Amino acid sequence: MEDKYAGLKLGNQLCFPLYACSREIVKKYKPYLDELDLTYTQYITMMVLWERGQINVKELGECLYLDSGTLTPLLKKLETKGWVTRQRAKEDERVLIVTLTDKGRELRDKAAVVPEKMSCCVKLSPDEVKTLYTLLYKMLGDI
Amino acid sequence: MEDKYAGLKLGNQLCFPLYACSREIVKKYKPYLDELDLTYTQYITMMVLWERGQINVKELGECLYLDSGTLTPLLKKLETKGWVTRQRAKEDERVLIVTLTDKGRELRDKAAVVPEKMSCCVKLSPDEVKTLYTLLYKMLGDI
DNA sequence: CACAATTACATTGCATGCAATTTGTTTTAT
DNA sequence: ATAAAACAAATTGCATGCAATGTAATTGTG
Repeated sequence: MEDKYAGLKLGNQLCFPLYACSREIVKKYKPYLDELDLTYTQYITMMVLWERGQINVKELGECLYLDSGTLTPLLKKLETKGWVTRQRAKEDERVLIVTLTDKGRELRDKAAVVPEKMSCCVKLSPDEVKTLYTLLYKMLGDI
Repeated sequence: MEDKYAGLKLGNQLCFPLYACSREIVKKYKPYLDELDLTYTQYITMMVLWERGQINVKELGECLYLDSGTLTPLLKKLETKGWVTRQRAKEDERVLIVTLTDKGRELRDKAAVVPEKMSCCVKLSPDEVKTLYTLLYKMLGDI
């Protein structure tokens, strides 16, 4: 006979390992990011800026799936550290443009070693990583 | 020529879609959990208790990958709502035993519909879900 | 037995995340 | 042109997460 509560088991829900994995991996980043004086969220924000140099808050939020409630205070911290500047767009004063500074660009060299060091932590084969990666992005796209 | 910063791209890091997916799915749960007056973290805590009826904080933390800094205040809230009780173990006063109440057990019936409703949100095929699930647990086990 | 080391939980402090609301700006519709 | 609607950030309030520290109970050791 069926267990009407089967779906309620932790081990039967996709969301739980996703949630747990995410936090465990972010935790693995910590020692490396501490050396750069970055939190994980600040790190992925800087990754976007290292790629694009400049971006407004709305677009940044779309890249990272984060809203201004999270980003505004975070960006102010990055500004305090001197890695980005924040200024309103002249064409549209509603828009805030975040720009990477030279000092922020320098940080990229120190950060370049982080992905290598992290790759050792994940014990999946390259094929498994690729599969996982593809499924996660498929999921993200549908959500 | 190789881009020495290739590893630093958001799109090349496994952690990012994991982090984003996790948050997006938890967000999907919110309307259903709001009806039960549960947050996501409270929900997975209750799932463990619905299965086991009773558990101490240390074991609960191992199940959920959470520590007492997160669980202590959360369990106090669940106690305030009348869904669990908290009492020290007689054999070892350091251990805090969390026990599901009758009222907490009743909540399970209302919660039973949540997994069904959520399964519609994920657009992956059953095979893909299984693959994803397996890879995530493999990763969690290695970490 | 005495006492140092462990252990389990609680507390504190900081950084998210996010919903809801507010503020200021721009666009749209009349 | 102007009021309403839409838009982009900022602000507020609440609930995590987690490292670091504190506290009380238990265990291990000489």
